[in-house]
Parts: sequence; structure tokens; C-alpha cells
Amino acid sequence: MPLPIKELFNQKGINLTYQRKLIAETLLKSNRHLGAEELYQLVHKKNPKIGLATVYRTLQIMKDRGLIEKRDFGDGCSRYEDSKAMHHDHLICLKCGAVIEFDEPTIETMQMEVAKKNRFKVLSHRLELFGYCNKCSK
Amino acid sequence: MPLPIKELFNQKGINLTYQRKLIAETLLKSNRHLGAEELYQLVHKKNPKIGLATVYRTLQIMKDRGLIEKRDFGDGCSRYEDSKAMHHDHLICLKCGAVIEFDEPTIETMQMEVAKKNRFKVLSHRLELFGYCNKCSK
DNA sequence: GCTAAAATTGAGAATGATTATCATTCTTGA
DNA sequence: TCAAGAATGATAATCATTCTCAATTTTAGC
Repeated sequence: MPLPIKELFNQKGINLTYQRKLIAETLLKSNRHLGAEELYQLVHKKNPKIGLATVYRTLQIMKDRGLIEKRDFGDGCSRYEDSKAMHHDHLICLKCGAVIEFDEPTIETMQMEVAKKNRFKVLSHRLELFGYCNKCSK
Repeated sequence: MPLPIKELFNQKGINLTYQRKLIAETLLKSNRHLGAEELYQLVHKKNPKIGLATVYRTLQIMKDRGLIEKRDFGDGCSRYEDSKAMHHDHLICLKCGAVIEFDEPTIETMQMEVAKKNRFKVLSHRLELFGYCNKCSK
């Protein structure tokens, strides 16, 4: 079990409210790449009083403080995931939409080199390979 | 001078029209990461009859046929660029918005390895490092 | 604990990029 | 040349996301 939400938010100076706790927990526990609308559906099921705007606001603030990452898989909405799971990148199938995660430390190392060369301070990155998965390439 | 638009479109089976030619030329010659609206402004200056919808349609079809790539730099609109220039990736400054291109063949190689391992056929990729550029990190 | 100030919320309106519609105009192939 | 199909432009529609604002909750100082 990682740090509880309360600690995480404290560390980042985000006030903890009932809504934010529920939203953050739902997202971080899902282990999926949830879009705002999907997340809203889940949260709304647990507490129908929570509004979509609050979901967006919470995602925004969590992103700003580096707790989560925003991704674009090309399906029209942004998706979010735990930054702690950030050591992985994605293979995205253009046919069936499957998302395969991978982790290649060598690539990370190369990225650091590139950044250094350009005197650039990297805060986060995003690597996506688009194509056809095994099934779909047949 | 690379292949003329006419050839490119022929190869990909895209009918060449006056509008498409102008749009494609403007984008490919710009060497920038143009958004649809920006591109429309440029094209519209040359021929005020061309509509925004046609710009979007042309970008869509060029993307579908692999002539250009769609990017999201997090500023609210998609940007497009020549696929032929695809051997580079991006460093994006979160403060000033500067976009630095880089090219790291080792990373490309690693990507191919990862793809192979996952039996994945890569058609394109996208690598973006977000952070602060030299100026802004001071 | 109590209270005013500040922060947060929910509902719905507003925004803005992108798509769809549809009548009109161009292209293409026979 | 001519009909059939494709492309265009203007505008309406869509849809994710953000903004507004009154009401509610939380926080900080006492």
C-alpha cells in the first residue's frame, strides 16, 4: 500500500476534501488510464452528489502538483494516471485500441543525456509507439 | 527539394485539388508545428475562399495516409508536421512554451527492440520531454 | 469551540477545437 | 461531353473542458 491520499496531498499542499479524496482514491486505485468522464462515472456511482466539474478541477490540480500525468491516446479525450507508475511508456494499437505498457530503462537514460545536452530540466516525459498489436497485424 | 505535392498525393491515392495543394504546401514548407487554425490563417491569406473545414479535412486525410503527424503540446490544440521530419522528438518548455527538436538514434533503436519484444508493428511514435528550458530553469 | 475570510463545490452556461451537414461546385472516367 | 462521385464552404452541431456564481465547507485566529 503506497502513501495514503492524505499524506500525498499534504506533501503537495493540496487541501483535502471529501470529494478530492474520493476522486483521487478512485483514480489511483484503478490502475487504468481513466478519462475524466469515466472517472466521473465511477465516482458518481459512489457519491452521486459529486459533479463533473469537481472531477476536472481535481485532476487539474493533481496534474499541476505532479501527482498524475495527462495522456492523449488519440481517442478524443485526455486520460490520467498515477505519476508513480511513470516509469512506463505505451504501445498503442491503432486498430483495436489496446494499450500495452512497457518499461525500458535504457530509453530513460538516453532521455536524460539528451536533456543534459540541451541544458533542459526534465520534469516528465511521454513516449508512445503507435501501430498494430500482434493480433491486429495479421 | 523533396517530392512535389502532386507526387506525394498520387503515391498515397489522394486526389489533388487546388485547395489541398495549397494547404499541403503551406504546411510542409513551413517547417513549423502548425495548428489547424494557424495553418488556416496562412492559407486564407493566400486564398480567402478556402474554408477552415477544408483545412481540417485535408489535415485529417494527410494524417490518415501517413504524410503528416499529429502532436499535442498541451496548449489546447493539435499541431501537425511533416512525417518525413519524423526522425526527431521534442523537448517542450512548460514555462515559455519553447519547443526544441532532437534526434537520438539510440532511442529509436531501443524502441524497435521494445516493439519486437511485444510483437508490435510500429507505424509511428511520439516522444516528448516536458520541463524547463535553459532560460526558464534559472 | 466560534466566526469571519478564504477555499471548494455543484449546476449549468460558456468556450473552443473539431466534425458533421448539405447544397453547390469541381473532377473523373466512360 | 456528361453523369456519378468527390470535394468544398458556410454554418450548425458536438463534445471535452473550463468558467461563473451562489451556496456550502474548511481554515485560521481568537
